[in-house]
Amino acid sequence: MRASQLFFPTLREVPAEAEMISHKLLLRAGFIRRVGAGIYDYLPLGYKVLKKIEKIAREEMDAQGGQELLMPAIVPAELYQETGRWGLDVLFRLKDRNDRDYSIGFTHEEVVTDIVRRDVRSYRELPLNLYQIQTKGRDEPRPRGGVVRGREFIMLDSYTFDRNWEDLDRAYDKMYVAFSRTFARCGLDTLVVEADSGAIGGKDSQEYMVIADSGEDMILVCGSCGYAANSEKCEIGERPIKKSEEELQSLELVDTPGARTIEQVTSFLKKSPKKLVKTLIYKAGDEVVAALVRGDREINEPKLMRALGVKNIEMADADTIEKLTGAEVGFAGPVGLNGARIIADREVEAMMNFVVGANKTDAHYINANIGRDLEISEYADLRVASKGDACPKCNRDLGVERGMEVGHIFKLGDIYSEGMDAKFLDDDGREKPFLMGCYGMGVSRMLAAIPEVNSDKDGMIWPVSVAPFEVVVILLNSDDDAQCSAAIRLYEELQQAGVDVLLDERDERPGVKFKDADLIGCPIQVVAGRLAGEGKVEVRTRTEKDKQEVDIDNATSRVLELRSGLYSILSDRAAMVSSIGKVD
RNA sequence: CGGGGCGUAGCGCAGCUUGGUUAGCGCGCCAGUUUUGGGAACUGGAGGCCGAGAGUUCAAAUCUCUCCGCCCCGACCA
Repeated sequence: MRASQLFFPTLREVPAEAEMISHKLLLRAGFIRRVGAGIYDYLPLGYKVLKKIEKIAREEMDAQGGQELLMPAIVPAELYQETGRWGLDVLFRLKDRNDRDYSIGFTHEEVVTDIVRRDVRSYRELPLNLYQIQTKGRDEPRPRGGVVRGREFIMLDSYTFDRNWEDLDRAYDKMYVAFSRTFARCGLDTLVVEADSGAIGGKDSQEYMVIADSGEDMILVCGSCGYAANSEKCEIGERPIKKSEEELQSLELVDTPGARTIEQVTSFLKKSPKKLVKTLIYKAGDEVVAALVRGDREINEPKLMRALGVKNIEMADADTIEKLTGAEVGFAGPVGLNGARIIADREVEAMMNFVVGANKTDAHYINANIGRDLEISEYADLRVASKGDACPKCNRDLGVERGMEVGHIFKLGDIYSEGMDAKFLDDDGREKPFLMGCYGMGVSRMLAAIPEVNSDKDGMIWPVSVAPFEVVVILLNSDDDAQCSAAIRLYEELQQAGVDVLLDERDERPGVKFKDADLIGCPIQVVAGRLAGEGKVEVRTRTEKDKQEVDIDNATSRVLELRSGLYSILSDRAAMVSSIGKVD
């Protein structure tokens, strides 16, 4: 490709819309443009990267027995209604001229399950692994980071169907390998973390995280045993309760006018939030629950649900709270609380002389103590794990990282197949629901994740496997015959050798070409400049700016050598991650 | 949905508090000349419904109201 023919509108200034590094660079380098909130054009360079990512993903999926298909982007309402997901508010809904309901597909469990239930009857047709790469639509409450969280995005979603759990485990492990290798080949270091399976439901679930400060997810990582989990999921190891040595002080009712939040109470009473106990009132079906966590902690609702043994909970409404506590919202506490099941985070057990709501508007108790002023019959792990908490595996301290989720794999089991009556006949003559797995990879998000962790002040630095071009040949002065013929010769030789190469022969000053080349981030740069008169060009990599002067005759082979070196680093990494196997 | 901010040329911004002639600056764009190893210099140009609507006023980019859009924080997030 010749740069004079290529549409890549680069910007010198940073558009005001961007906050994240990758977002700024993708805009500046002319890879993407915003069309609406969370909706983007992929311009030629960005689209090229996307296609390269997709190609790698397809190779790895196919290698593990996946079969690509393409399901509709528009999904009739009935399918989502079958599993009760039609009500989700992330759905983009639309109607046809006859007033029938549809939505833009946001994930395709129902659609693929429908395919399989219609045409797969026997265990002999299993296992089955179907995947697609498709544009999804989700009406995200808050799109951000450009293509990191868009309302329209490209995803690879794969679904496996098996006859039993052992086979599902095998299918899952294959997808684990396919995903790990895909990320490695795209030059992304990922950390696999235990995850909550969320609204989709299911059993095991892991996420592939790219560690980045700008990541949206909090991850807890154990430095000693390697356990890693999303904060939504992370369990907290049990440590012996250490009551402090302080003396019991007497319970006291104090006025705290208007102080409803932890912040207000702490600043009013001049006490650390660690001396407070938050009382959160939930409704679990007909039962009202008071969940207690230390003032500076956050409740983890999935954990609360598990501890209570229920499928669903919701924060109680103001009416319920007032009826229960006899006070306005913001003053609930466990002292003298009747009519609610009280459950506390384990950490609360060690607390003494703490502050709680008094179940009286504008009042709190100080110096409350368990046993004397209130009884707690149930303790459980209820809070969101944070830095310094005990690792659930080895009990050492957990550390915290931020991560960008680029992949998520689940063992769904029979949730969808049972719900949609998708069954096959097993060899024992019995009809059984398929055991399913689902696996999602954020392809368009990777377009951002890669430069998010690979850039410098001059621009992006693409891994050779997904770079918009593997090599850019910069012709500095197109009026100079020697430079011109050197550049064109190398461009043609590299093309002949199968290299994806860009020739920058634009009528621009050298500075512009250097800046654009760095911004776009092709891993190998060849410069045809002054030295062309002496039969030499410069060859250098995007990362190490030190140039090598090479005879024109040898330049192509030098570039090929560099290129294959870059590829072998990536394939070594891929080999490594696939041999490590599954983290459990 | 709650809190905050922003909408003025393709991009980045000033002007708005205190209304007043022709709405400005930098970058980019077009033409010409000179330049040519890290976003050139000079000269000359093109380009605006000041987000939309309503109101106040002799007069609105500027004041008031309504709406729309976008960004950030939070809530939410397969």
